[in-house]
Amino acid sequence: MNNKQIETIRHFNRKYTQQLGILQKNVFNSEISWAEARILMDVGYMKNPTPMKIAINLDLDKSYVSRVINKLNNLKYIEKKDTKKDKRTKLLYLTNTGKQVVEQLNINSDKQIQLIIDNLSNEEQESFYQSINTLNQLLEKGGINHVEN
Amino acid sequence: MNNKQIETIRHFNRKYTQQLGILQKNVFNSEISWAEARILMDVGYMKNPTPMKIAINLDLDKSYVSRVINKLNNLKYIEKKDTKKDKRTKLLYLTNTGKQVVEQLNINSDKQIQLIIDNLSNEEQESFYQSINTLNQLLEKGGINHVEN
DNA sequence: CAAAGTAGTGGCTTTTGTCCACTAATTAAT
DNA sequence: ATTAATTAGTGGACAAAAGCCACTACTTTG
Repeated sequence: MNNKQIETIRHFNRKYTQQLGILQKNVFNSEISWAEARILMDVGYMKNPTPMKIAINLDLDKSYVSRVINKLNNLKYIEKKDTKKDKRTKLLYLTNTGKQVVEQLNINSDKQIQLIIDNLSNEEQESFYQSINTLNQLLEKGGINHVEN
Repeated sequence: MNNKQIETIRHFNRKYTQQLGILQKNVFNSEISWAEARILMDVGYMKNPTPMKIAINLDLDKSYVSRVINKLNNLKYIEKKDTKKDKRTKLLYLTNTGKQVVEQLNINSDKQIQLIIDNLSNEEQESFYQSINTLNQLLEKGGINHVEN
């Protein structure tokens, strides 16, 4: 991999995060902010989510995560349950309301994605998807910061 | 483009921003924060950068950008020059120091990219690059929020 | 069992940004 | 051409997002 190629990747990173940043502002609702939405969605996606695992996964401070989780808990979006194995940790669950909110966030997110690809032809859309798919697989292998079970 | 495909893209967005978020924390130096670095780099990348264009490009409030630019100006990273055409706007330039800082930020950024692709084989790296390259081109066409000259 | 480490929490601070009002300059409308 | 409406940049005040540190309760290691 030469410098020119690295530079292309850097360019993509800049451009794509910028675009996502703009889109994400339209994703979350008035109840919760983007960071809070990210954490909520992570509770939905993770296998056995605990505050600590989420903090590591999203690279956020654990005290910040703790506060956000309390807020989400007050909103009745998630529940905290003590574990028997380790009395320090708490397992997190989405409530039914929480699941609905996550679902809505995903719908909003998908709409924003559509905004980008709607400008592309069918062939280009397919090409877009294939590239993303490839990157997903490569990230799965090469990516950093895997948080397991 | 079906739902399954959209979902794959959403998954990528989540995963990739997460990875980038982690990496970016290792990019900026002690003098300036990440948001400040973003603005500084934008001054370097844009054609005829003005505070307003940067605010639009990064989707930031203009008063915030104004303050950051003043800080970067105090650090002697950038210069503000009045334009003759429109006396309201100020054109921004990197100083030599500023160019060095941007260069260093890019180097740091590249190192972080290397961290990801180092885990991949040569073929996979090539594949990674090709996908990124395709996405760059498609974003150029389909993307939103183009800020021109 | 003592020592070292870990999960979660709260107080406090910094970073990041928003909102508003204002000035000076530019552009549009009459 | 003069007035009216917009626009770029700035500063004050404030709010939201996130980080740092110290602490408690619990667990793991030796």
